[in-house]
Amino acid sequence: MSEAKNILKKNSLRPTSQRLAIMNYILEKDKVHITANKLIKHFKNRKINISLATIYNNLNDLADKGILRKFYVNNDKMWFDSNLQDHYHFYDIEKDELIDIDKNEISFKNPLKIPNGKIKDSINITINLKNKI
Amino acid sequence: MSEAKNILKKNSLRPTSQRLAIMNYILEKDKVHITANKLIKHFKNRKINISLATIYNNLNDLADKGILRKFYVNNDKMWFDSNLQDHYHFYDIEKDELIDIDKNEISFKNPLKIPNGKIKDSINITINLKNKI
DNA sequence: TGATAGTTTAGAATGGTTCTAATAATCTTA
DNA sequence: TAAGATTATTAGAACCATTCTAAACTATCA
Repeated sequence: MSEAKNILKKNSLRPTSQRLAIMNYILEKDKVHITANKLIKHFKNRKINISLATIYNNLNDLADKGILRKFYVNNDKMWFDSNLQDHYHFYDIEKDELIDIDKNEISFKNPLKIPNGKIKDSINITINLKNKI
Repeated sequence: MSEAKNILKKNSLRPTSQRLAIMNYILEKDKVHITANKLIKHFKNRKINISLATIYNNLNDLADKGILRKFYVNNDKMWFDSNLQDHYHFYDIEKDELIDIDKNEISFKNPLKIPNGKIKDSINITINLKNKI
């Protein structure tokens, strides 16, 4: 059984052709930083037709299952990342691309004073990059 | 001349009644973390009618002039902040509220490796908070 | 005071994402 | 392996925050 199929099975997701296409896309790349729109364009270029709703459904399902990580950049778009380690991002404004920043590149003073009665849910760090003039 | 009017004049913004209302709202508070929606509700409660477009126009104008700082939180909404110092935010998910994090609470390893040909544009750090169970 | 430039407004448009509900594919059980 | 049950896909509508449009209004200043 293919790796893609295997992963889907393990996560009780039926291995439909659409899901396999998406899983294979993720598996054949080292790092995936993708938006729904970029992904549907990628498939269209290869004459693979998957509806936008299905792209969203599946990326969200994969995020729910912990196969992808979902986050937002500057209110602009929803991104999905195959890097599951804690890490942050550079966002290249011109290219509309993300670049990973390893977690240990940025250190927090300890302890960060969390307001009373609250706990950390998630941390978003985006460093926006523009071109050197 | 009122402080509000003064600031508007200095920034070549005409002191319309709408702008004065918004400026006074900002000036009478110590810290302002506001969205367009929250602000229009605030005015509606006080029977002050300002259209949503005007709220947006003016908050954006004030941000352009450097009187407010504009940023986004988790793709959700556009926020405006009267704190102009470099700083970051806790976002209280339940309350839909922001809390400032002083810049020096978070330190970056030096030098952060910026990709070639690029320079930092802006840094967004949001730490999402949920309730302790 | 009248010409000009700047401002406000309602409502339409935009764009990314989710919803709806009909159809199709997959799975399970016998 | 057929039938019924469950899950997935889809087109298009709906949603919602924000921006745009263009007409009416207001402030400014010669």
